[in-house]
Amino acid sequence: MVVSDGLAIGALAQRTGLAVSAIRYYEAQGLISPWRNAGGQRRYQRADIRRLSFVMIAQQFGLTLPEIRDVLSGLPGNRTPTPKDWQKISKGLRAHLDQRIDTLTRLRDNLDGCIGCGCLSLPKCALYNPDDRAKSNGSGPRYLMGDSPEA
Amino acid sequence: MVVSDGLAIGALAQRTGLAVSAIRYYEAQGLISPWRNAGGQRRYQRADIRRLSFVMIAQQFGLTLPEIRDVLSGLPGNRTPTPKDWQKISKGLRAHLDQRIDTLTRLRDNLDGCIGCGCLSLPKCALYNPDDRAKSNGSGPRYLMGDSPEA
DNA sequence: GTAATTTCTAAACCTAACTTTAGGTCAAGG
DNA sequence: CCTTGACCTAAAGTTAGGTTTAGAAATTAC
Repeated sequence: MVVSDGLAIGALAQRTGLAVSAIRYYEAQGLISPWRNAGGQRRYQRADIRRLSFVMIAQQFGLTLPEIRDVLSGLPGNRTPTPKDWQKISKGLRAHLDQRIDTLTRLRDNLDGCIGCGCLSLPKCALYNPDDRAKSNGSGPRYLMGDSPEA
Repeated sequence: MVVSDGLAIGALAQRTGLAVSAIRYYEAQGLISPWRNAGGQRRYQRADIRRLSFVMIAQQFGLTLPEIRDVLSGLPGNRTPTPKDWQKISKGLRAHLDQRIDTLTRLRDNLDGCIGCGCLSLPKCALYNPDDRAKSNGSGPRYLMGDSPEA
């Protein structure tokens, strides 16, 4: 009976290093779904430790919580995820990460030249329209390196 | 006389693609210092186009506005920055960027193995304690991959 | 059985980086 | 001159990702 009543939120917090408040917040964002015991307290599976670890890793990769929720939806709902399940959804992360690294590397390789070179031709500039900028929710496009759009 | 009265904020906004409100915000944060004309309106130098471009680039690299302000303080105050001046302060950016790329690359190279491998030994895990996490302002350390701190 | 923890909810608060709003002033064109 | 559009300030609002607070109920420890 004591064997598996599930973890209390405090125990899960200790195991993951997350704050209790953060775990409750993640639940509100649909990232994790504990059940409740007779007294109404949250109880978690041991697999949820790994689930939260995944959340933390994905955050480091720059994914937002809604994006992470979508990725996690690729896990089976009816059983405890296997290592294979985890590897499968990790592929998506890997692609995301590859893209970020590519973008940063491209920026780096052109940094010295582009900042000081006097190049004012936007379409030629390696810093023009990087991926990250495209999805920024600001208003309108952003141009870099100081020339007008049509130059 | 018409030659150089300086740019109005709207013109600078058009040249950089930034919102007028963002440019005023950057001024409040000490990133740019226009002068005022007789009527109290902001006027900018042409070199400020490049200055704001630099701000946008540095932001993409993950620097905060206070950090960017500090980097920009390396520019000469008494004259228009030369390409050499820009290249000099770009070196700092380059170091920052190198570090980010290294971290991401390290994470990527261990992702597949670490997510699914069943490794629960924290000190061995490549995802343990990445640089970014260390400076996060949350409360206390964060552990990854689901084991207790002392394991 | 009682005291100390832990957990519960809801709502308010926090930082970064901006935008929006409100009410008023400046500048340019006809 | 007068209108229109650009500009001004100050303050409040916004989003993401949480934390803090307050008061109450459950659980655990002795």
